[in-house]
Amino acid sequence: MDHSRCENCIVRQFNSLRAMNKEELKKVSDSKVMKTVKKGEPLFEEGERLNGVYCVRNGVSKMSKLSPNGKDQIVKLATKGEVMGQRSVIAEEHANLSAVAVSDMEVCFIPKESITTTLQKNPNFTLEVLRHMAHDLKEADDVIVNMSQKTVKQRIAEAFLYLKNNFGEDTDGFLALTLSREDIANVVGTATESAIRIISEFKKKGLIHTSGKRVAISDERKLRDLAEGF
Amino acid sequence: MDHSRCENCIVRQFNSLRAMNKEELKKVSDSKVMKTVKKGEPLFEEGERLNGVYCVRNGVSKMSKLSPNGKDQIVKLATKGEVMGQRSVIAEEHANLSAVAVSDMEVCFIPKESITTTLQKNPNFTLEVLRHMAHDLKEADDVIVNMSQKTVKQRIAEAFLYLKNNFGEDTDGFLALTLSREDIANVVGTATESAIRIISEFKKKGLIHTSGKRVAISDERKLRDLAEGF
DNA sequence: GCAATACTATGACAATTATCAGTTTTGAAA
DNA sequence: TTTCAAAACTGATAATTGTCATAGTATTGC
Repeated sequence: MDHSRCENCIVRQFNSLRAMNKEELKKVSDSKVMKTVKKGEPLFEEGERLNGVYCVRNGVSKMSKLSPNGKDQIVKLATKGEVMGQRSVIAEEHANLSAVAVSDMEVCFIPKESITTTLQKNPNFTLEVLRHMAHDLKEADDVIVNMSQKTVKQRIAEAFLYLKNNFGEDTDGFLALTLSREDIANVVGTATESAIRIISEFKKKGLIHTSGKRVAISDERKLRDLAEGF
Repeated sequence: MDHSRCENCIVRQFNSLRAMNKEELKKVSDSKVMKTVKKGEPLFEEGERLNGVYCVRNGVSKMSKLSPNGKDQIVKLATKGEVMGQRSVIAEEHANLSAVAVSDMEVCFIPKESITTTLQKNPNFTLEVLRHMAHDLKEADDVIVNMSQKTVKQRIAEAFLYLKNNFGEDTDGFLALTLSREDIANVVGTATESAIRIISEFKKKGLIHTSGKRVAISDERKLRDLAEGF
């Protein structure tokens, strides 16, 4: 089986491409371009005009926006199965966020034409994309509430739990996705030093342990309590 | 002309209902129920199962979520032309946010069936809803960045500018939408006392002036500079 | 292997923001 | 109009978070 064909791609099951019919999928598959992106390399930049979307086959990308104070706020981490750039293509706007790989990635670039024509012709596909976006919107609303109502300590605890739930742990029990301290700070919206300080505090309290920049959760229960505000 | 009919409702031009065809619109209009909601009254509560959406004809509603610390974070202000509850109906989930009127409102309740059947049949409508949701998602992402990277002072300055741009001013130059200090605090995600203190500071600096709980912008330029971080 | 460089870590201090405890003002109901 | 409860406001103080300076630790490229 040719795994480079969208028709056979497992990743498709996770995203809205599963609502495409055979011929639509064939067209997408014929027009797509597979790319590998190394950790640290950008996929696209805020303000750029996207002429397609990126379907993630492997690896993780941070999607962030530069705020006027010069700091990068990470709004979302996109992983296997997720489609990046969809929003901009649908709204016919320039990209609102930048996408940079935080681990080595394999992505498929899909030219926007195959997406937009399917959107106009296949209501099932459109509805599926809509459902996904409705879900993203709920998540974004929840992030707003967390950002504005929780302390930095709570947000960092939550971030570790999020990383465990979404990316799992390696064989040694460390979080499978390793982010730099700066990236962690940019996820929770705080200064890098503050993030480091709180991570050290978590270590002292036995909630986590670390090895280099890798982090492992030692006491998930306590971490969860802390995140909830107890 | 019967203005109680969706077909003739001006508000429809602002939202995705404009992509409905005549018969779909007729069905919606036949099944809808007009309601008036007094300031302070809820439209729906977080966690509730919605069996329809609310189309705003007049007035403004705050859409908020209770955070574990007991504070209400206002995520969005919905006004004339906006459709509330759409996200929950599309995702077939319970409401993620509560909606409470912040001024007297006139809304139309539209049972979800007329929405969902149109979503399945009319791709134009689905695409239109999708575009609106894409726009909402961008706005939500921007709010995340503001919330996590700007100071309370900046966020309050921005809130006043937002209120002026979106709801305008009355004949005396005061912001047409008057929010309580507590609501302002809940929009920017801070303690009520902090919000009041900063509002007082703005007054002393001549950026705004007030009369009771009403606020007027005196120096928009300076307020904008402040919001941008200068 | 070694220098250059980026990242992690910690201390000292300043700025911001929250909390608590009160007083004053406002506006709606009697 | 008076009365009363809610909302707005202020001060004092504590807690949180940011900034700057500096030192240690990995990592990379030569």
